[in-house]
Amino acid sequence: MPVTNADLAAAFGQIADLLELQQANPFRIRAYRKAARVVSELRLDVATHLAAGKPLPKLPGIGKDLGAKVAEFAATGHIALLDRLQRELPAGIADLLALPGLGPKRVRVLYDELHVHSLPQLLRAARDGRIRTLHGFGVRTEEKIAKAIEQHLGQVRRFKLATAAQYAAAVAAYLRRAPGVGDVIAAGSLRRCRDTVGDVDMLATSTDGGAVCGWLARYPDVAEVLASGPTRASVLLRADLQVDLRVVPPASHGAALLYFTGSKAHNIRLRNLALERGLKLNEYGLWRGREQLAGATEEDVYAALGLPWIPPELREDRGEIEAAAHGGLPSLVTRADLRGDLHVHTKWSDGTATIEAMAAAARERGLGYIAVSEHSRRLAVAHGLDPVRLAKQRGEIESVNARLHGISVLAGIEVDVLEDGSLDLPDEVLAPLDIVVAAVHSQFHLPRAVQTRRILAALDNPHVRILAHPLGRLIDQREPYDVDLLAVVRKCRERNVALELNAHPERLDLTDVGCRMARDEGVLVAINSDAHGVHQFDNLDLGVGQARRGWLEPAQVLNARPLPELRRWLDRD
DNA sequence: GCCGTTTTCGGCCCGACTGTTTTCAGTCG
Repeated sequence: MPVTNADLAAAFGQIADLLELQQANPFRIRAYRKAARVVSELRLDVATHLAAGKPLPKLPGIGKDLGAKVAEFAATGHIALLDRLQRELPAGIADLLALPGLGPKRVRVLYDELHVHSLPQLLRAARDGRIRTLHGFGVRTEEKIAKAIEQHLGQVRRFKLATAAQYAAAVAAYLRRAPGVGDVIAAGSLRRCRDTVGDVDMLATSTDGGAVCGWLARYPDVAEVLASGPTRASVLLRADLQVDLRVVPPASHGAALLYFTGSKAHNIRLRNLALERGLKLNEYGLWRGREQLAGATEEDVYAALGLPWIPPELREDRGEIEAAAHGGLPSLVTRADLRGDLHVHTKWSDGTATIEAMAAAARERGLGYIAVSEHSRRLAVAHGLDPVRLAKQRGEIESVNARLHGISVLAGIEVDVLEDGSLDLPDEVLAPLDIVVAAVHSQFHLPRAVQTRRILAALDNPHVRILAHPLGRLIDQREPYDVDLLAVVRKCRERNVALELNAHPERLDLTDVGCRMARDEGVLVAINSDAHGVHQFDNLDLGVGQARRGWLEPAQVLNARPLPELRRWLDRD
């Protein structure tokens, strides 16, 4: 049974949950949570690394004790502490923590007093009216618990970034009409461009916060008002998306934006920096005693802490604070840097527009080239192209290039990687194309070693220049397939192949961590829309956000290169 | 359990809202 970083992170998370239920030292609990985060974002595969006899590198938040637990888990698949905690508390009790309003203290009371340790038991206790009898609980709490279990069984839902962004834009437009409101901006994970968003965090400036909070409560799409006070309010939209609003005076706008954008880990680091200087940072500003040193803008607050402004996409405590302190922040890629798009579909396979229409739409959006890369014959459901249709399409591409100015259409293909790692079209068909994009569209459940070998074999084909959506995930629908991404990235470097960041809202694949890995390993990333229609070039914005989360600069993005430079890269060997 | 240009002990981010308590604990972000 292979042990992955995700398994290790989950184990640390479970330890944190169970320690919390035992009311252990909160800082010890935090240490496990931080370790879980660090491990889950780690690029090297810990178990493989240790199995090869190499020492664990120095990792933030992982000292002697946790380092030993990492080794223990990698070697045995178990952590003695976790085993012991699981013996001491019933399985499943940690699930109760996921319910809104239930934390470790209350879960502990429910267990000690009512012997409740599962969601079904808790629901029965609520319906029987037993919860209201407990000290610290009441009828309201009992009702909320029953409702939460019935609605979702405690499951936390996350929304795709593009979906949440639409709701957020509508809420923001509504809030801008509130009486006495100044700025309105979406903060939180939406502003950090995370691929999924748990809830929408909205920040507004006003001198009358209560009025703005009340205005939100009357938003027509609100299903339930969860909380509302003079400075903050939370509502649940009918789509089941929670919106948290915070209102501050203009002099605190920057500090509040910083606080409400997060991430939590980034904020904690900043507050520690403030403490080291004898200052206090909160959502109202940076303070020395009662004197506000900064707060109106984010730049002011960072500057007062001795740092340049840090782009929101980087604020994950993944080294950005250290980089900022040493003048080493990346100059992140922007949408304006993109010169072309190397993965576009047309009516020839499953797209909705002609080659000419797609080219014209790309030109309108400031692009100088697109690569038409249809599916290959194997993907019959998408009208994949066989060699004959591919040759015919080539003729149409040439005529479009002759007619249209200011945009160049490259002849490409999104060729399927077959089960054995060979490609769906023969080399002599691929050779004359401008660009070959290889993609896995089948056999998602192969064992890790087999899947990895398959993809590495495809990358050995001399015509392949881009590996499309390298993880094969569909957000909310399909998990990424199990593959040794680091091995894939290193093969790409060896073969001078670029990795795609597919910017389709359901994919966003590579992930941010994958982009960072590509950057660290010196592999180019192509930010491609995978557009199937003329409006889908807008996907590129999503891709750029994710690329920025992965610290990518223009030099690391293949399609940030002007066409002549791109052609030189394509004409290697 | 981690960590150190106020180091190896004594710290560890900070404030708002809810429900229940009659002055505040628990939870959340």
